[in-house]
Amino acid sequence: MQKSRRSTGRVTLNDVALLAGVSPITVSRALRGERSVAAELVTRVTEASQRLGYIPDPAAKALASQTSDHIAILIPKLSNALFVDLLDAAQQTLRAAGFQTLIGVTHYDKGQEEQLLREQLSHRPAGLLITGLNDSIAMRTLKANSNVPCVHLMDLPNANDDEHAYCVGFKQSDAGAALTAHLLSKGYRRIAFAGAQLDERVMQRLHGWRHTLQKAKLYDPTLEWLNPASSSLALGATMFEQIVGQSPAIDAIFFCNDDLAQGALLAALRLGISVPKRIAVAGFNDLTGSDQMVPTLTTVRTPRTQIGLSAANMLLALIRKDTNIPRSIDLGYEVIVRDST
Amino acid sequence: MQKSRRSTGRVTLNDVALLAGVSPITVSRALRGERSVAAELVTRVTEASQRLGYIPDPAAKALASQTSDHIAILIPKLSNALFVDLLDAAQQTLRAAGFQTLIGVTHYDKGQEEQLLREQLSHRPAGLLITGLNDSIAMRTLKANSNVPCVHLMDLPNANDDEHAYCVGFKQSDAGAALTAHLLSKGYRRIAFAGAQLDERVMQRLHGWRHTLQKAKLYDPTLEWLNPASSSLALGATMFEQIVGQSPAIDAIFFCNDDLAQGALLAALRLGISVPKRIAVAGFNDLTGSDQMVPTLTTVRTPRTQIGLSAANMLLALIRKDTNIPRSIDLGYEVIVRDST
DNA sequence: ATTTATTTGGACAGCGCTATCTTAATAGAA
DNA sequence: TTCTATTAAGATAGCGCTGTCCAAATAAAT
Repeated sequence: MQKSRRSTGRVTLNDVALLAGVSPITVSRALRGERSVAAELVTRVTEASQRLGYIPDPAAKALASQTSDHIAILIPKLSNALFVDLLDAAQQTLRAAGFQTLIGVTHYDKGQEEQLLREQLSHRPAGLLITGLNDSIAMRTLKANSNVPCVHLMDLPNANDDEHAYCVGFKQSDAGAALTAHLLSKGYRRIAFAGAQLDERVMQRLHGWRHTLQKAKLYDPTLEWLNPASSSLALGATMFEQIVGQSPAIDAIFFCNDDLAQGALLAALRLGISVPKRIAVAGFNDLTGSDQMVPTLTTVRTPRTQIGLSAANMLLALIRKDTNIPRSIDLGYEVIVRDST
Repeated sequence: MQKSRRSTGRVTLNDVALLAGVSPITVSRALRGERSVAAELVTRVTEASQRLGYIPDPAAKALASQTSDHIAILIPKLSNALFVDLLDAAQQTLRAAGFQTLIGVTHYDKGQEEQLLREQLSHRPAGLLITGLNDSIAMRTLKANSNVPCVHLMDLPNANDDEHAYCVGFKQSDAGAALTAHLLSKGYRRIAFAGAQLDERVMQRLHGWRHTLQKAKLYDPTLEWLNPASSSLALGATMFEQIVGQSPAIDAIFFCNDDLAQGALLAALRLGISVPKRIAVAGFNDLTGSDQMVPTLTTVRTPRTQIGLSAANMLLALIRKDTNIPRSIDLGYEVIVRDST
């Protein structure tokens, strides 16, 4: 059998068309359901394609249609379980819909994020998932010019954010305020805020904490402990020791993330400082292990799996050009009161 | 200016060729360095391409060359920090070399793994990274037929594995044996093995533990505690309570993963069981937090970041068709003795 | 019965790049 | 000098699909 010069051995649309006795374009349409094709032909095509084990070539499809089946997801770090959960949920949903997920890790660096976006856009992704909402002008321009649907994760728009962005998340500042309110309700009066990483979301939580304390006339700038280093158990331990050592009057600490808080609880154990009797500790995100700590950790449960899932579905809707979908979805949060407060 | 009917507004090779005053194929060659091109032309082409902001189209390249710049990486779970570290290291290395990483999560399911591999291969990846070495016949056939370079992560080949596979990892059974030997050297005599997930690697560690105890004539089947559920802090706590409750004579427990061991240490705190006085606890992988536990956790440090990095580099070498690279790289392990034993 | 809309299949021409073949120019060998 | 090798550029023809236009057939409306 004569093969063309550069034959790749791959089963092509053409092979299916030959077997089904129709033209290649009909096969394409039948398989994609893109235009009405007679039911009988659809059957014939489907059977032929199955018999031959036909697998469409994504590269050819991408080249011809100017869009791929890739979806790029930009997240800040893989070392934070929060983002991994997001990624996992989104990835599963997208794969079920026939899309491939390309991950980009920005390392909280706006320059890298822009560079990644540029690279990803050259791949003509079918859609974008981006963690956070704090786009630079360059990012907005890139996105706008590309015309690729995009959903933002974790945050909801504030005054200075892009009003037209699609996003799925919750109000970080409200959650921060709610946890602070819980601490106040428990009678704590000198409540420190211990933050690391200091990304947009941490700053929002800080804002919620600050606002709540100000309303209660309990705000004091010396209660703010901010460290730009990455969040980790070890850093939580260090910060706890610092805070307890330098500000003995503090009776509660709101850590911006559970890993810090878990580290703090372990440090307290080592130092023989009783939690919550001597000092209360609260975290954020309800990461794995927080319910196992000694004492169990009060925290805010954030719906990250739900966010990944909803955002993926929202993106799929945008790709299908479904209108009538909300621009932003608030999935809320839940204060989980445990033994550490 | 007249544009072709389906113009996409994208800057193409052709545009660069026009500006540089050469043929498109020369631009292609100059930019890829694929064949010798006069130095002067290379300069002219490079300048033209930069002035126009030319970005090659991956889809067109993939279609024409039958290979993409995608590398597929298959890992069992994203909820295990071990695999995330692997992914992170590999992803960074590959991106620096101009490749995109496509992740596939197998959920420890051979069927899904095969399905994922099939999907990924249809994308003509430039290479494959696969966690584990325990390929089914179908997997081997798929890989062999595809002719896509492949490197396996974490394990080194055993007798019944594919001898020709490229792999980067360490001897799981040796590491299991080494940790067991440490426990023996500390004077523990009734050393339990607590395993979850029960994947290939856990079974190898189990094997190392068993072999070492048998040699010391201390093996007893009732010391084996195996649970197919996913590894987690909560499961570690449960298993610890079970083991301590049902086999009071046991004086040490080797948990197959640090998250189990961490959960066990926390359970011990809650129950008021002194570690290591009443019972010693050891883990595996040296995950984050193990050095922060109370007491700090004895474990085996595994070079997962190194594995991800080395495997990526090995794969890059295979893609470049570098010969003279070793088929398998043993990156070893290190027993980290801390206060829990 | 005639016109007009609607459906359905196919022909055609690319999408932007690279493999392959060919030709022109240069260098090396006889 | 003449005849090979070698190198460097270009011409050509796809890779496997889909967008777009056309034509034929059918249904609906006059």
